[in-house]
Amino acid sequence: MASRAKATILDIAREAGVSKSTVSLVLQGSGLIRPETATKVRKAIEDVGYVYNRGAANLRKAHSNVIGMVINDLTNPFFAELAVGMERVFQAAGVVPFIANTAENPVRQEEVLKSMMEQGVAGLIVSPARGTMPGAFRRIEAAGVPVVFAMRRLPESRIPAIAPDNRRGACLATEHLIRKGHRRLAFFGGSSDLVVYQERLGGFLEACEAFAIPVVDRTIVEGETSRKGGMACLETALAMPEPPTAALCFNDAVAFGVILALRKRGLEAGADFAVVGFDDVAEAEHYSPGLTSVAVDTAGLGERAAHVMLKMIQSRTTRAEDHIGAVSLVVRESSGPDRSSQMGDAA
Amino acid sequence: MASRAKATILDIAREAGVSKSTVSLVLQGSGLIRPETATKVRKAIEDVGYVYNRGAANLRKAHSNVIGMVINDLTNPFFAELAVGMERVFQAAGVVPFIANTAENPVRQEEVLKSMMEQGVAGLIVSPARGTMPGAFRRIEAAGVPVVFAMRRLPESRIPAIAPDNRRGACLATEHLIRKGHRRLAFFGGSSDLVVYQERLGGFLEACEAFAIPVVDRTIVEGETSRKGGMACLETALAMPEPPTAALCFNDAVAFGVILALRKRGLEAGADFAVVGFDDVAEAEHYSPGLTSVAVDTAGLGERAAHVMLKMIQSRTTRAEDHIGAVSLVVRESSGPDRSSQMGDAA
DNA sequence: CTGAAAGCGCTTACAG
DNA sequence: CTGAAAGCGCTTACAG
Repeated sequence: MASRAKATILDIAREAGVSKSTVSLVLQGSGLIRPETATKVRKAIEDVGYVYNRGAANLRKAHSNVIGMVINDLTNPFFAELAVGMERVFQAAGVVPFIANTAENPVRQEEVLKSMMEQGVAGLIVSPARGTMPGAFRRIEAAGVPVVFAMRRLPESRIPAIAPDNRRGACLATEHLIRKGHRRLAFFGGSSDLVVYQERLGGFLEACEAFAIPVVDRTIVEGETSRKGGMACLETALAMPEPPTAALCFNDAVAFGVILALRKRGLEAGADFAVVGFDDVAEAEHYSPGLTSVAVDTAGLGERAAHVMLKMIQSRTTRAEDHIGAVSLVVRESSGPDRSSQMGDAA
Repeated sequence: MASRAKATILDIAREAGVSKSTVSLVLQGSGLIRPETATKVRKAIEDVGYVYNRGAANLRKAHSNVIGMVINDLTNPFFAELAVGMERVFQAAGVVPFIANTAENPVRQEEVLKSMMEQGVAGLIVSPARGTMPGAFRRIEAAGVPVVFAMRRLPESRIPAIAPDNRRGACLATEHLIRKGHRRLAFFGGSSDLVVYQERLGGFLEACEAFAIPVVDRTIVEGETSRKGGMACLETALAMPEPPTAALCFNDAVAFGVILALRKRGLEAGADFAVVGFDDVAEAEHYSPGLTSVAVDTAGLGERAAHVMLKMIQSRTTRAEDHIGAVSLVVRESSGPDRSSQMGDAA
């Protein structure tokens, strides 16, 4: 059936008794070819086991149909969801997204980016690794390849970013905690070198300000954005003389860690200490107790990012507007009322 | 700095005052070039903002450095771990893995595979989607591109597969349950169109046989391989006249579902019903209660698959041996002793 | 050590 | 509607 050596359009042409131009036209679905000829050519394509060589075509056409997705942590289900959203719209547009993982490593990211560029991607959607240098994308921009940031952005970059309304989400969550009676509040996890951190912490502080929570009653503990980081944050906070009674966590992973650390101490999230997460990953709903979290419509953001990218490619620009996605608070069992404050009121 | 139009080796040659052959040699790190010349060329490469065009190079060289990873469900953290393992060895070998997700859809898989082939991948590592037709990889094999299956395999395929020892894992887990005193056992989740299912179920039955568990006391409930599927399985089993007291689940996702469904009924995994999962994803350790599960060394399997692929490419073959990875049972709290049987003994 | 020339597989005007 | 010819950016013998 298929020959050992790779078949080319010339083999097809020979097989079908036409010129290679005709084969190329058929391949591109041109209407210029007589139907009978096209059928004959298509049969020949089958017979020789032809595989289209997109590299050769791109070389000639000078544009490609692959878009790179560069993600900082593929093991975080959050990013997998984002990827799924993007793939949905790319598929419809006939473009193929290739995903690569940087594992939160700027050096690896550099390599991955280089590879994608060499491969001739039409555009790049990236969630930059922590510690990415401000100039990391200059060459790519200079080459005229559109880039959009998803979920994360770089401090002073003009690259368009698609992200949830972090500040508002954090603000909503903090208000919720305050209305539940909590007066000593913590913000757990993350570090200030991430723009997202600054936004989320900003929302937390804004709500504290609005409800006149004194500065001494605001505890901020930086830490890894993982379960482990969350566990450490709780330990640190509980060792304080006047520990907080509730915490907004940088993300759900941190929140899960806090819940675990509470359990290890024989405490229960919701009853003994209120916990709120961020991102509302699928697991939040099924956790025990159910995790109150800020929903960010992850797949929707992925779709949006893909659309922006498609438009940039089409209009041959590297500029686009930022997009801030709506957020909402999903209240579950992990964020119960303050008990200690009732005692405090009584005293 | 960088020019608008894409720079080519000709631009570099002009800038550096050498021929384009010399530039090409420098690009390939050839030792034939005088150091001073190489330095001069490298400077020119910087100055013109050159991006290597791998497509053009591959066209000439007729081989590429990209390997495709085609995964059936990127949102399952299990596959992300597998991908991470593969990336580790590919990175060291200087090859770039591009990941694509088929979302368990054979049609989508067809498209993704076609795209990868057109892109000129050197090889393909795939975890085939459910319902993949036996002939789905014939064309790819015929084209001489090496394929290895990871985690899953196809019924009658000669494509090498890298997978854990499913049968042994299931057997170990079932023995564990029996030694804990359970005599009415269930196998939850999965469906018989997956080879993996047959292997895991086979191990379950083998252990039942070895310990002379009567056939009437073996409950097999097929179902989706997700939390939801697990919840449904438990409901089905508990509605039986003589319900099982323990279950081996097709994978951890199903097991998490079973634990949730138990909790909804006011029962606790471990104390009221024993649950064992399969895969030992990271979450298993942190779940409440901790999930007993069969550890399969996911990242290790990923590395192994990558190594096999590299060797196949190097030796220009599409054949290789299967690799069956060792497994072990990690016992946690979810698999407690049978209580009902003590009552039964007393009666 | 370096240069001139051919060719990888495709597309694209240009004739006919 | 179809064919002959040039060229995309690179690598690879082959001379020198």
